[in-house]
Amino acid sequence: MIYCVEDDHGIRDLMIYTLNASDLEAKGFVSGEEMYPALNEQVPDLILLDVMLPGDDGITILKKLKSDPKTSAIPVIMASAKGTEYDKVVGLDLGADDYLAKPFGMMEMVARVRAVLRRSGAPAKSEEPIVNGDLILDDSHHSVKSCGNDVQLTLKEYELLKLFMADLGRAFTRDQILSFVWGTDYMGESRTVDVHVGTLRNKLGECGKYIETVWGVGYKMEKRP
Amino acid sequence: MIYCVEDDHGIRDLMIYTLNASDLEAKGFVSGEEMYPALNEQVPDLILLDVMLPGDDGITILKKLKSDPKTSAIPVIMASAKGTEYDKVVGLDLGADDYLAKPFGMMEMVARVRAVLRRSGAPAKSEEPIVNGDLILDDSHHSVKSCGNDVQLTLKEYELLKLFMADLGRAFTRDQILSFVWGTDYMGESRTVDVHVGTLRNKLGECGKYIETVWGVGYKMEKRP
DNA sequence: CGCTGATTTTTACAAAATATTTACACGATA
DNA sequence: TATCGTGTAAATATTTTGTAAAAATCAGCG
Repeated sequence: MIYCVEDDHGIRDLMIYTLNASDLEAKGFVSGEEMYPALNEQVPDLILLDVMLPGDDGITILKKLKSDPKTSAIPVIMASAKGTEYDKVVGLDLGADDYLAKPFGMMEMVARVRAVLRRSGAPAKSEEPIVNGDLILDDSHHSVKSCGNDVQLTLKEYELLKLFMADLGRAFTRDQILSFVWGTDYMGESRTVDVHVGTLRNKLGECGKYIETVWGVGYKMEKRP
Repeated sequence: MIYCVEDDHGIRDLMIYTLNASDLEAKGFVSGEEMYPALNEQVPDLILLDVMLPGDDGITILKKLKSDPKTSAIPVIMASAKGTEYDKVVGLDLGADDYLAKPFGMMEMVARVRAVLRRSGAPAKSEEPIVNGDLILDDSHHSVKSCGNDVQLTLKEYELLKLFMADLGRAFTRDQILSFVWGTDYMGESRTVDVHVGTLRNKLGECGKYIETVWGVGYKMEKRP
């Protein structure tokens, strides 16, 4: 179980959704005050903590967690806006297990959560390659095989493919894709997605056809036998 | 079986993870008080002991271990922060079998654990040289051969290569590499990794090409026939 | 101690690779 | 057919990496 403290409703829901979709149970809280009682019910495996929060800020919450023996062992990942705020938090070295600079992509978040959980000895999951038809994505090797051939993908192409393959059959809108792969408050053209889908289809050759256009909506990858 | 007494959750888990990944069974404890009962259940082959601990400190624990005939033969490696604390502990000559200065890299830790186990006559395991294509790393000799030629590597270069060769095909991020080779709480530029990879590639000559750049992520060594 | 040579780390900048935007052609939909 | 969404090539911008060289740190030794 992962607790996620984040006051922005949209970001929080997206995080929870992504974690759940990644086979990680997660629960969201608006503030530290809202989370404290829940800690008595259940001790989570990890806490994702925003720094800017109403009430207790992230730093205060972290100190409280670390000072209570019941919660001091819980790994914490701190999230904060890029720039001085981020540097300050990292520089303070408060004993957090990792840091995320906002805006962060959902794929990066999941990767860091997994890394921290693995270090914490929690049963590692989803280290297996994902297979769909003639497509294989092996995340630990960061490699992709299409019809038996190794395919060289750039980072964005890779994360895009990982997103599709992690939730086969599901249709994603361009905005969702931007949120997942690029970051929640990425400010750019959504046509960028089209270009990347295009090159990805190209590089995947035959398997490129697995990525289908959902007209007026976005894209999805169909499940193959 | 190795017992590992370390109060920092992140460091302890990374140690346990690394030891397990190195074919060494390990169990973690937060304090001496937590470990004592376990000693009655099972006598470990080695104990990794942090000096700064809540409750009994490492020195006290070591004295207790050495004064009890049931545990006095267990080899002990002490870990402590660099600087005066480390020098003090080493200077006291408390009968520990080896010392680790924090922050230490995981590769160094495994090497010292193996060395102590070998000296104490425990059945050595995984002492075979690792071979990949024209590259041979013989850890027991601390030597590397590339295309038949002996290569002289510095310590960091050697440990970096060992990390890659111990898990062929696996892609490591710079942060992971820093954790494994430099130490969990190493606070330095991750570009350092690039420089070492560069010199390593150079020294390995033809085999330098085995180390591939995973763009936007880090590095990996591809498996060769 | 302070010197010396080896190793490690930082820095800076060029080169390489990737990401984004743009523009226009094409195809789907109603 | 008119309109709007999509595919894609090419231009531009940005990011990441390789590497040489400077700076710092370390280990051995008179």
